[in-house]
Amino acid sequence: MPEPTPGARPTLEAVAARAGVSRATASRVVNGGAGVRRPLVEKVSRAVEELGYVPNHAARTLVTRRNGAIAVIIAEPEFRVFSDPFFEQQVRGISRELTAHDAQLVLLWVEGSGDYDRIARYLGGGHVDGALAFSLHNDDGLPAVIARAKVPTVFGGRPGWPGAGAGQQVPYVDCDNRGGAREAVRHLVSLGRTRIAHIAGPRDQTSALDRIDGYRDALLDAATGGGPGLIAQGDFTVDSGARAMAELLERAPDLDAVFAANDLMASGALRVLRERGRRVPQDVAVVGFDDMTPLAESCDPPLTTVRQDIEGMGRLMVRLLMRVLGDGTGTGADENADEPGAGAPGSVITPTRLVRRASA
Amino acid sequence: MPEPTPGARPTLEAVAARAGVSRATASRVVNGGAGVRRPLVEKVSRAVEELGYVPNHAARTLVTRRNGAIAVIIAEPEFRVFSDPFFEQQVRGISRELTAHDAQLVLLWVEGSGDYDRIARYLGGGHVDGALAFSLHNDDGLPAVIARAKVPTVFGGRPGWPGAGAGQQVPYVDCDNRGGAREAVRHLVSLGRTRIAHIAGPRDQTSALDRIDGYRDALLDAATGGGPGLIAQGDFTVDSGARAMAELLERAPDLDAVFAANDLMASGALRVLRERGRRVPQDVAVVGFDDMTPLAESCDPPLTTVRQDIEGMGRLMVRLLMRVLGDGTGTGADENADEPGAGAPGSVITPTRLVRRASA
DNA sequence: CATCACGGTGAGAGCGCTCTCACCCTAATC
DNA sequence: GATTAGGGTGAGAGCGCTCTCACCGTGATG
Repeated sequence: MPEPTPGARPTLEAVAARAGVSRATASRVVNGGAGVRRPLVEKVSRAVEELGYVPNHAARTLVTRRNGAIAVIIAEPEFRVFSDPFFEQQVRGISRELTAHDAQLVLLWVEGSGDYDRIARYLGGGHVDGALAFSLHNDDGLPAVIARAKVPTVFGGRPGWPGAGAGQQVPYVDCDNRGGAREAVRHLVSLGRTRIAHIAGPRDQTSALDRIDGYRDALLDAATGGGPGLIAQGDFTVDSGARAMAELLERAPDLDAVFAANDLMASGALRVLRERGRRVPQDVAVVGFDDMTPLAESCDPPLTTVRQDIEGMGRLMVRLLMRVLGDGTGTGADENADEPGAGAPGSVITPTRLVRRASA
Repeated sequence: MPEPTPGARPTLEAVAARAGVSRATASRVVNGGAGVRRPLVEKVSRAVEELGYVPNHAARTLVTRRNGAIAVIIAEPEFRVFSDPFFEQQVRGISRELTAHDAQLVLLWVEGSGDYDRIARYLGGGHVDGALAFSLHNDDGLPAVIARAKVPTVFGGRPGWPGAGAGQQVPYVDCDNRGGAREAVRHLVSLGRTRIAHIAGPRDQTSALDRIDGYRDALLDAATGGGPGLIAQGDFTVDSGARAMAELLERAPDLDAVFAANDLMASGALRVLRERGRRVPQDVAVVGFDDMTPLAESCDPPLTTVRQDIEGMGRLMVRLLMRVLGDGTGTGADENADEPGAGAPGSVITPTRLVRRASA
């Protein structure tokens, strides 16, 4: 058991002394050992081992200006967030990928606009190399705070606040909300449905808006009477889905299909349909979005839905950020990049996939 | 708009120069300004403002040996954890208290023993001042890894691994599991119940063991026939509670009360009792543990349970850690400390409270 | 008037590391 | 044998900050 020096942790100096080399050479070995002859590499390695040397992070950061930490900004507008399986999966993906890049995850939990100052100070303080944030609500002031801090940031979900796509290009990772919605509705069309309604998500979230667009795309393609479609407003919760479904049945008793902007609302819709004696999918076909697996599978009937790879999106957020930071960790293999040639790291749109179950 | 110097961030040197003072004085002002005369304080403050100066964290850490960050180690033996409302609440409490102490939360997500090395390296690398961990399973190797890193650590939940209480005193925060269980069972006794069964949690978790002890305590007190009690094994999941309940009904058809070691299992038990035609609480009274509010309230009938202040425990973990770290932030006010006199920061046991609803 | 005490200030050392640059040694070339 | 090339190594500067300590001026004291 090579007990380290009593008390203080050994410095690179100590390692160098023990190995009989200069601090510079010891440093080289510790950082990979490029350009150092074998015997010296081994001597230094042994000294490191024996002394139990661990590099001082602060000293290293001071000179390299890199601290190997990434902030994950979690705003909690509603009270869910953490227990939301969506976030859990995304954070898991982020955590895994960050680990692969040897970077740490600093969690910035924002509970309200009162925290903005603290966040801005922290981000501006150079504690982290970059940040990951989620574009939740467009009317939120947080994006502005983040932008002002001038820390390289990648967003989860397409940001929708004023001037986003226009002036400053904000890299983000999102799934193909519009395409996924289009596919969902096309599927309903292919089933011969002609009165297809939509339960939309909150209007201040781009994902909800994009899904509405996809719904409209498909309706136009199908030339199913056209018109603005039949849309009821929800807010991504089960109850709102139920309410919206009830409203739709009121407005259009003859509807034969519903595309809900997420699985939670779809499950609420299913409940109402069941209560009103409509058979799914015979009378009304239902498609959701997200494929929250345990939920979608346990619906009655199991929910046909649009799957997005949430954990993968988390990982992509990290990769994108690392690219922005000029990290050369070429993971090669997968090339999901949006812009193949461009040097400036653009955003990434991940594909979605329709998962057919019993509801449509 | 006082635009900061182009490119690089201003250093203390720059602030000092602009304010016409020495670096030392500028530093004093930045750190609270004790012992600096008013006019100078103002001059420096203005310079800070104008230059948009933000202290370089790495440089500061390098000399002070404090980095204002705490690791929160989350091991994920099962696949839940994050979406577990228990953890969410505890992490929320931790986050809030950490913010109050101006400390950052570094999330260390452990997915398996393969991560131990990484964790050890990180903890040993002095990136954080301290750590918070949760004692999940006693057979887990993680506690040993943490102990070896010699980073001040506070545990959530009484650690139960070999040599814990004995050799090294590990500070922890836990609720009064035994007392709470005792109170729950006493309540059942006071209701005139004589055949009281227990659905226990996993045997490798101290909380489960302590609750069993509390159950036995109360039975002994009541001298209700004595004996080892009627215990069925569960694992804190709803299904296990249901299975345990079925088993209990088999073994003791005449039981008239059940104390489940958590609310999840209690809800499973309620389901089985309902299925078997036993009325709650008339035929069988049921008490749970945790008071997971939405769940306990929405049970049928609403669950009588033992409440613990989970978020508060998270905050206490941070306070305890700060005390270990010698942080002088005397929040005064509340004095939940276990050991009033002792200088060595002991552990904290938070009180529990029986919440009466309809099930008992 | 000389001395002391003391709060306020600045000079300078160093925290532990990386990185540039000069140096040295060996081997190839003229 | 003298020269050049080039890889390996060490000396030393410096990242931005804190903190000790010496110093200076002021007001109280002998």
